[in-house]
Amino acid sequence: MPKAKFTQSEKTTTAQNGATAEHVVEQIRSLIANGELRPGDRLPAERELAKQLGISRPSIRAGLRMLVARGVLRARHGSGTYVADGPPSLDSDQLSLLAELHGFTFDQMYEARQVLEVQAAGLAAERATPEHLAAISEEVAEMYAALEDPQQYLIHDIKFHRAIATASANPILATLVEMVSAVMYDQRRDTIGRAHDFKESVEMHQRLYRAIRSRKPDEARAAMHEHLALAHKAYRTEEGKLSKKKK
Amino acid sequence: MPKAKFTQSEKTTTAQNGATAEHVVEQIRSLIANGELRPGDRLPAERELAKQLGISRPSIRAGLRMLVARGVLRARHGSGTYVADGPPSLDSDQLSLLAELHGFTFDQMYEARQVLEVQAAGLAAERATPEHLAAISEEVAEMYAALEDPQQYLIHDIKFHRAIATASANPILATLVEMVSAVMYDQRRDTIGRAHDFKESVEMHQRLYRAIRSRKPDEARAAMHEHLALAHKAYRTEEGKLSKKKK
DNA sequence: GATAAAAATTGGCTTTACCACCAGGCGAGA
DNA sequence: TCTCGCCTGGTGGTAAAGCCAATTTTTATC
Repeated sequence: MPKAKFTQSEKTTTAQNGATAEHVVEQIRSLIANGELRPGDRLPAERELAKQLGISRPSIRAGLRMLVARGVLRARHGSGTYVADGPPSLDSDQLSLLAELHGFTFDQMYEARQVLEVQAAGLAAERATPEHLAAISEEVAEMYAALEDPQQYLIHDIKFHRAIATASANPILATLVEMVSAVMYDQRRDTIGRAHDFKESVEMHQRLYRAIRSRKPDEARAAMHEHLALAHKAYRTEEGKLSKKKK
Repeated sequence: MPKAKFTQSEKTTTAQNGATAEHVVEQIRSLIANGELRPGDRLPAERELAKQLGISRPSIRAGLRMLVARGVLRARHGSGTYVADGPPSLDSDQLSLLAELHGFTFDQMYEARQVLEVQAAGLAAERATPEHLAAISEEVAEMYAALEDPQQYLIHDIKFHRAIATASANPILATLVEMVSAVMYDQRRDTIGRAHDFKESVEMHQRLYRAIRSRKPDEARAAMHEHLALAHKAYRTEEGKLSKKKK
């Protein structure tokens, strides 16, 4: 039963400015903040919302599209519009565009990863649940299985790091790691080489996993730091070779 | 079952599915990536774009609105649509909605700030330019001036921390700090009390600034860590009083 | 009872039209 | 001649009506 509960704010505001679409955003936002809309819930249909709020459907669509772009909603053609439920910012394009705009460099990305993930690894070692550990372990196994497939290896590499961030039990950190790693993946996917010493890399991951499982935060931090430093260095030499070959 | 596909979405651009609006996003994105559109530039008019791309105007608008929501573009009524030029994510609502969605707690926020800002302070101490130092110093002065005005004090507190993040010379870190602090500010603005010992707080900021100016990364990190820990503790006691009073 | 076809629901796109805001030019008045 | 004010063209913002495509639900058929 659709609860006609959208407060129908009587657009007394006259809204002479450009706020009709923003109004929609605010409505949905407040519904979410009040807990009336929970992740996974389905919103009323657009035509329904338009009637309830007294706003035209295009404007409703404009507001919803903003929230979709921000990763708060998820529109499924033919089914309905839902509140995002999965991991925060599933698409994680958020930073990608800004990255292209401001020209983030790989050095900066690795530096940011050092800041975020070293601490995340430490927290994970303190607080990881058995489920978290299983998820991390599984990615290590997948990496072993993908030693000969750079594309697949990269995917599970990223997922491994995200699993650790999730295990830190701090969703904010997890979201930030997710964003940065998404940018990394986007930029890296197409240019991944073949000459990597995945063997050594996967063993470092293994060591990192063991440190977390053994609940040794210091070791986990050290292992993550070392791993990222090595990955960064590997990337730089690869990049050097590429640019040299270019000439 | 399809394995999780990261950001993928559509590089292939085939997709007769819901891709008309996405197509616009991709077009603009590539223009930005190719450097044909630089921050501050003005985009062609919507009607013009519609003709050029052979897409109806509402769809063009839908795509542009997505980019506006992501902070990449800025639309000015009556004038045109421009590429965002200012600091990354000027609005910084990005996380705010996710915060309300997933119920980020203050403890988590302070923890994330610890991770980000302690390291940012260290980097700032290594790389801050005279301009950066001036910006930081100015915010300290403003805080002294606003000792009696909690609202103003909070604003300059945030700006102080952002200035340090900017001085880290890593735009990614600066952006992340910006996001987290925006969430913090949104949640805090309305509930800021009066009983804070701003005097002690501002002196800690002063000390932190001096450490950065003197190029002492270790001291800067320590000062930032201590400052955030104290702020966190102060918040917790205040919160405790409030919830007790509530009963 | 199971399976396939059809109808209803819903988001996506187009067309057309009008409104509100901004900028620069043009003319009336000083 | 200079300045002020209005006005016109261009731009983003909103609205209405209609059709298409994907999904879900219902219904009919075997």
